[in-house]
Amino acid sequence: MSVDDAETLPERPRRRRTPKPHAAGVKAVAAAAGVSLGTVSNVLNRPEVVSPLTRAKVESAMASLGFVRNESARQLRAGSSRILAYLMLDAGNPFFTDVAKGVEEAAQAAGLSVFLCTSSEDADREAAYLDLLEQQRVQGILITPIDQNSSRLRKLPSRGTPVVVVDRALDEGEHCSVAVNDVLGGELAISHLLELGHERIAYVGGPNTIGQVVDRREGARRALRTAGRPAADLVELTTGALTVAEGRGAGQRLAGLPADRRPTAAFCANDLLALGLLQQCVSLGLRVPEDLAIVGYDDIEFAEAAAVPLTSVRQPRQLLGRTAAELLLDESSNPDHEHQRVTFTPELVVRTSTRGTL
Amino acid sequence: MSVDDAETLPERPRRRRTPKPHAAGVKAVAAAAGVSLGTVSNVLNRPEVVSPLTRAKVESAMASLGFVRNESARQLRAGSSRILAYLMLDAGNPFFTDVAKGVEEAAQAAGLSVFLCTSSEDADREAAYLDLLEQQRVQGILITPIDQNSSRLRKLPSRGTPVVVVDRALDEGEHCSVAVNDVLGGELAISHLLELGHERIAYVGGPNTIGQVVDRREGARRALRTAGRPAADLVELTTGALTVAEGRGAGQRLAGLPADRRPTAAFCANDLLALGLLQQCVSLGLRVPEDLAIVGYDDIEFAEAAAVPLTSVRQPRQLLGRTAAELLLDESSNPDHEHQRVTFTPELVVRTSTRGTL
DNA sequence: GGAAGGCTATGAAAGGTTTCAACAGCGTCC
DNA sequence: GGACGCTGTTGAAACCTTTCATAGCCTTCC
Repeated sequence: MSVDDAETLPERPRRRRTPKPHAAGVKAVAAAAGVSLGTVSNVLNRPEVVSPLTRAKVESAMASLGFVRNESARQLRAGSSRILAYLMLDAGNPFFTDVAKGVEEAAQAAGLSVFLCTSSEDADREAAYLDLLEQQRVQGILITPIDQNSSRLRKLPSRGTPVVVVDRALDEGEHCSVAVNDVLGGELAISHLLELGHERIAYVGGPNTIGQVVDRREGARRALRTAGRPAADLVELTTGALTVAEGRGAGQRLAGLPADRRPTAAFCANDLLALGLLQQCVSLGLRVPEDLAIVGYDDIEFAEAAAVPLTSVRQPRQLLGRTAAELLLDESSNPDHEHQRVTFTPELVVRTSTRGTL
Repeated sequence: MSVDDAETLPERPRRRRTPKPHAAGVKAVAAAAGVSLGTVSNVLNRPEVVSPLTRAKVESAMASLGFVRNESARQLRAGSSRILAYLMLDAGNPFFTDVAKGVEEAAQAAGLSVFLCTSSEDADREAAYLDLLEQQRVQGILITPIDQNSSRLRKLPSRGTPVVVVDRALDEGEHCSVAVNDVLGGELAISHLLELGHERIAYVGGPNTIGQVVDRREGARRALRTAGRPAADLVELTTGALTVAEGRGAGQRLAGLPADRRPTAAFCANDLLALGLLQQCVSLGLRVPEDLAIVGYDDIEFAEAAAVPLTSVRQPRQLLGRTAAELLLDESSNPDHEHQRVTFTPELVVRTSTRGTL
C-alpha cells in the first residue's frame, strides 16, 4: 500500500454501477474479431449477408468471449419481442397445463417462446402480471381471466399488446376468444344421466363468480327442461372453489343425506371436484356407480386413471391452446386481422363411474 | 395531391419502423406534466424524494397518457431484472406445479415475479430456454435439469446468472441445490412393505437416465440388504417415462404374470406411475392391496384422491420451491453467499393401498 | 479501359430509461 | 447578513443493440 492509496481511500473510485462479471458485448466481439459493430449485428440477425470468412471470425470471437446477446437492448431498439405469455388461472389443474402444452406447440412452430404465469385465482396477482407483461412488451398475452370485465384487460389491446381470452367467450371487446360450449357440455352430462334413469341429480360447483360454473349449470337445467322434468330435480351443492378438497367436502355433505333424499347421481363442474367427491363417497361406503353415479368435466388424465374411471365431459384442451396461440400470432402479424370467437364442441366420455361394468 | 407528391412517391417517406400505436414515454409524460425527464423517473423509482405536488402532476399525466414503462429500457440501463425463472421438467406433473407454488411464494415476498417454463423432458428445449433466459438477463434461474452435467448449465453462473438446481443434488459446481433424500425415500417404502410381510416386490420406474429413478431404486435395494434379503426379491419393471400411461403399461405386464410368480407389492418411482398401475390392475381384477399393495412417490394430491388412496413417500414440495428461491435470492444479493446443498427428509404416508382398511 | 452493378462492411444515429453531479431556492443558525 | 444545509429538480451521459445510408471493393460487361 502506498501513501497515495491511503489518501485516495475515502473518495472511492465509484464505478457507475457494479458491472456484471464479464459482460462482453457486441463491441468487444467486434474488436476481437477485427470488424465493426454493424457486422457483428449482421452475423446475429442476418447471417446470410455476411461473408463466410467474416462470419467465422465473428463467431469464434463470440464463443471465446462467451458473448450473450442482451435481449433488453435488442428489444429496445428493434421494438419487438419474441415472447408470448399465458396467464393461467391455476397451474395445479391439469386442464390448464394441457392448454399450455398446445400453446407451446403453436409458439414453437412460429419460433416463439412461452412464459407461463399463474394468477392462482387471485385478482391482484392477475393484475400485477398483466402490468408486468405489458411492461415487458411481450408479443401478446393469452389469458384465462378471473374477471373478464377487467378494465385492465380491455385497455391492453389499444396500447399495442394483443390479448386472446382462453376458455371464456367474451361478448365483445378488443380480443379474440377461444372457448368450449359449456352450456352444451352441461346438457350432455345431464342427458346422459337421465337416459340412465336417474331422477334426482346433484350439481356440484362454485363459486358462482366463475363463468364456467354458471354455464355448465345452465346446461344442466336446460337438459332437465328438455326432458320435461321439474327444475327441482337438480339439487345444487355450492363449493368455494374447484378443487379436490372442496369435492371431498361436497362428498361428505352428500353422503350424509338420508338415502331416500340423496341424489343418485352427481354432475361436477370439473374433474377435481369429481375426484374429491368420488374419493370421499367411496371411503364412506357408497358404491360408485350403484349408489351414486358421477360425471366430471374436463376429462383430465387423472379422470381415466382413477380406480373408478370417471365419466367426464371432454374438452379439446390442447387444441384450445393451439388455436388461441394461432389467433394471437395472426393478430400480431396480419394487418387485416379480425377478432374472432372460436367455440369448440365438448364430447361426453362414458366410463365406469356412470355405467358400471361395460 | 400536389405535383410534388407524385414526384416523391417512389421514394416512400420510410419511417424508421412502424411505431407501436401510442407509445407515450417518459419524455411525453415529462412534457405533459411540465417537469424534466429525471423527475418522472424519480416518481417511478424513488417516489419519496419528489414533492407531493409534483408527484401528483406527474401521476395524472401518466394516467391520462396511458404511460406504460418500457421494461427493456429500464433493464438495459439499470442492469437488473425483477424476474425469476423456474424451468420445470414437466408442467403436467403436479409435483412440479407445487414446487412452483413455493417458488412464487418466496418470490412474491421479495417483490419479484416468476416466469415458468417447461422443457417437457426435451434437452433441446431445455437448452433453448436457458439461452433465452440468459439473454433476458433474468435475476436467476431455478431448474430441475434433464442432464445435470450440461455444460450450458455450468457456464451460466460464471457469466452472471445464478442457478439453483431443484430436486437434484449436484456433487459440485457453481450452484446451490435443493433436494430430497431419494435413497432414504426408497428405503422407507421398501421397509414398510417388508414389515407388512411382502416377499416379492416390484420396482417400477424408468428411464435410468433420470437421477430420481436411480436413487429410489438404490434405496429399495439397500432396504432389502438391511433386512438380509436377496437382491432378487426386487423385480424390476423399467418404464419409458414417469407418466400415467407408462404406469398402465406396467400394470398390464404385472397383472399378466402367473399368480405364483407375481409380486405381491409394487413400489413406483412416482405417483403418476402408481396411479396408472393402480387403475390398470384394478380394472384387470386385482384387488388392492389384497392381491397387490402399491406404494407411490411424491404424494401428489391425486394420490390421496384416488379411490384406493395411495400410500406414498411425501416430499416437502412447496418448501422445496421456497427454499430454492430463497437460496437464489441470497446468491444474487449477498456478496458473501456460499453455495449450499440443502437436503430434506422424505416421509412415508401410509394409506389404504398398502394397509387395507385402517 | 472504364462504367455499372453486386456484395460486404462500416459508422453514426436512435431507441426509452436510469443515474448522478450539479444547481436552485429557501429557511436556519450564528 | 452571510454561510450553510436541506429539499427538489434538472440535464446530459450511459446502457447495448439494431438499422440504414453510404462507401469500398471486385466482378462483369460493353
